[in-house]
Amino acid sequence: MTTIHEVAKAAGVSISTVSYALSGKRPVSEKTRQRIEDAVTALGYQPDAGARMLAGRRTHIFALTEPLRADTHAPTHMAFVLATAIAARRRGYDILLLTDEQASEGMNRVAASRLVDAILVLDVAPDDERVAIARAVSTPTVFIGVPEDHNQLMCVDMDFAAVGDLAVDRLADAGYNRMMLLGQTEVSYRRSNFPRRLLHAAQDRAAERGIDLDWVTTGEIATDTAVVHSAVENALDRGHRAFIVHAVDDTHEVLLSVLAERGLAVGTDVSVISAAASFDTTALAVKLDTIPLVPQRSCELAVDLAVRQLDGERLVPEIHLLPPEYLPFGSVASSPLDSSDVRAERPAPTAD
Amino acid sequence: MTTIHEVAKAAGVSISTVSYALSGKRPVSEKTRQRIEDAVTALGYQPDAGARMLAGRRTHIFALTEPLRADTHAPTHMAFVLATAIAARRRGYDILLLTDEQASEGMNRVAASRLVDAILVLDVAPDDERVAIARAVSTPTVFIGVPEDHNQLMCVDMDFAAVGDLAVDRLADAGYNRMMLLGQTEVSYRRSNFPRRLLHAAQDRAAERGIDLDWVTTGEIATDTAVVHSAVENALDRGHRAFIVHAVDDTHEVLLSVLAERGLAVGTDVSVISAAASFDTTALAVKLDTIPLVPQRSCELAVDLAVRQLDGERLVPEIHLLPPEYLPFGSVASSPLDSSDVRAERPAPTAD
DNA sequence: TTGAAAGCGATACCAT
DNA sequence: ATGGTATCGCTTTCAA
Repeated sequence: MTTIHEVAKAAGVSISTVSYALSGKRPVSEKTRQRIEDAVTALGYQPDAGARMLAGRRTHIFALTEPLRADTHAPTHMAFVLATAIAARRRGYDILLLTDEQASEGMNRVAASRLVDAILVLDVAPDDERVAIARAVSTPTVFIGVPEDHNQLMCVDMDFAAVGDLAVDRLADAGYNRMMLLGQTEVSYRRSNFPRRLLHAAQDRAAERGIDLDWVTTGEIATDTAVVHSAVENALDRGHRAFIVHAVDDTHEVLLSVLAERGLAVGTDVSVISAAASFDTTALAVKLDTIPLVPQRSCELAVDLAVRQLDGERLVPEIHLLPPEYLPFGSVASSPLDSSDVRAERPAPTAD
Repeated sequence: MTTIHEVAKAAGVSISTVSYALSGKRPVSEKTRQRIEDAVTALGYQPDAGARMLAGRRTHIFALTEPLRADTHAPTHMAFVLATAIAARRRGYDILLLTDEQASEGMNRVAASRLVDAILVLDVAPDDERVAIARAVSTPTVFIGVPEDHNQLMCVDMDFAAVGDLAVDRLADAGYNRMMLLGQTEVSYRRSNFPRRLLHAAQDRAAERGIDLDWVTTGEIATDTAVVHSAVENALDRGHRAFIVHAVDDTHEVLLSVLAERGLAVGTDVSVISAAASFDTTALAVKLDTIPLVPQRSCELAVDLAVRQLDGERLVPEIHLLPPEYLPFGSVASSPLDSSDVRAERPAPTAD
C-alpha cells in the first residue's frame, strides 16, 4: 500500500504539503503541486479510507435506506438507486446500502459509528418509522419522498399535485368535460402518499372546472393486466375518451392495446396523458404526451442538499417540490368530440 | 460522540479491556464484561468506523459491483442485491454499492483505499472487464456468476447445466420424446452465459436420449408477450405437450394463459417445468414443478467464501456450482400421451 | 509557500 | 485477567 509518506518522499516535500495539494485547502505552488501529482500517479496513491475518516470529519459515504418491500416496483426503485449512486459519485461520495427490514437499526448504527456523512431515505411511507430516527440522529438526512409528518425534515419530491392539476387542465383545455384517471395499485395508495397527492389534486381541479373525473386503481397488489383491461373497456363503453395514466409501463401498454383493438386513434379519437411515469414513454407503441417523473432530478437535488449541509450551509429543513414539465407528443386531440356526442353515436355494449 | 475511553471510565477498566470484551479476542472475567456491557448500552457506544478501519485490518464493508445495464431484469437483480445485503449484515458487513458505468474505476478505488474488505461481483458477463481487475487487486473478490475466463477466480453460481439435464430427464422419464424449451431473451444469451449453459446441457442430454428438443427465445431485448404467445401457439400446433420454461414470470404467465385458453390441463394434457426461476412460482395461476434459482443460496455462499478468506482460510480459487433441487407440484403428467399420438388425434391448424 | 507535530479513536502487542 | 502504549495514515493547527 502506498502511503502519503511515500508520496511526500518521492515529491521531496512534507506530508502536509501533499495533503493540501490534494485537498486544495491551502495554496500550493504550481511547481510543487505538479511534482506531487506526478508522484501520486506514478505510485498509484489513493488515500487510506480509514485514516481519512478518522482524521478528517468526512467519510465520503452516504447511506441509502430502502425498505425493499415485496410490493416495491423493482424497475422504478432501481432507477432511483442508480440515479442516487451516480449523483453521489459525481460529488465524491459512495453509497452504502441499508436494506434492513428494520431500517432503524442500520440508520442508528451508521450514524453512531460515523460511517456515513449523510443519510438518504428512499421509498418513503406516510407514517415512515425512519422519520423518528432522522430526528434523533445528528447525521444530516434527506428524504426522497414526503412522509405525513414532515415537520423539521428535509424532503425532495416531484410536485405530484401540480402534475394532477396540469394533466386535468390540458385535457379540459382541449375541450373534454369528462376524463378517466388510471391510477396505481390499491396498495400503493395505502403505502405511499404520492399517488393520493396526484389524485386529490386532479379531483379538486376537476371539481373546480366542472369536470367529471373517474378513477380506477390497477389491481390489488401487483398491477393486474386483466383488471386494467376491463377497466379500460368499461371506461370506453361509458363514453370516456380522455385518459390520464399514473401507472407503470404495463398499464400504459394495456391501455394502448385496447385502444388499438377498438381502432381508436390516440390524438384523434382519444386523448392520453402519461402522468409521473419514471420510465421512457417514448418507447411505447404510441408516443404519449408525458409529464415525466425524472429520478435524476430528485436524486441530484437530494445529494446536493446533503453536500451543502456538510459544507456548512445552514439550510432550513423544508420540502422541495420539483415542478412538473409537460412533454407534448400529439396524444391529446386538439378539438375532441364532446363525450356526450360520443355516447350518442356509439351505444355502449355490455362489458365483458 | 461516545468513545471507548468514556466506556472504559464508566466501567472502571482500561480501554484495552473494553476492546477485548467487545471483540472477544481475549478472555474477560464475567464480572467486568458485564460492567462493560452495561456501560456500552447506557452510553449507546458504537465504535468509530474510521478508527476501527485504521487500527484494525477490517473495514466491515463489502463492495457490491453491479453494472445495471438497460437490459437488466430489475426484479431478479433486486432479489440478488437484497439477498447479498442480508447475508452480509448477518456476518457483520455492510454493502457499498458500485454501480458505475465503469465498474473498473470503482473497484480499483475501493481496493486501493482499503475502503472494503472484499468485493462481490454481480451480473457477470462472459467477457466481463471486472475479471482483469479482480486479478489485479489484492482485495478478495467473489463472482456471483461465471465469466468465460474464470481461471484463478472464485465464483459462485447455480449449476445451470445440471438444471438443464434434470428438466430434460424428468420429462423424458415421464415418457415424452419431444419437448420445448422456452428460453430467455435474445440479448441475455449474448450478455450472459448461464442461459447457454442450461440450453446446451439440455440439448446434449436430449440428443443422448434421442429426444427432439425445440428451443425459442422470448423476444429481442425485453420479454415480448406477443412473441411468447405465438411461440407457444406454434409449439402446441406442432404437437408439443412438454415445456421447460427458463424465463421471467411474464413468460410463465403467457404460457399458462395460452394453455388455459386451449383447455389444456397442466399435469394431465401437458407437462411444464419451470427451470431456474428466481421468483416464487407457487404464486402462479397453476403450480408448476420447479427447479428454483434461490438467490439467497448463491449470495450466502459468496459472502461466506469472502468472510472465510478474510478469516485467513486459504481457499483455492474455484467455481462453486450449486446443485439444483426439484420441487414437484404435479405439473408433469405421470403417463402422458406420446406426442405422435397427440398429433394424430388433433390435426394441427395453421398458426395464427 | 512550506514543515513539524498534535491529535483522531480504535486495535493489539508487551507487560504485569 | 487486566493495563499501558505504540501504531495505523491521514487532517489540520501552529510556526517559520
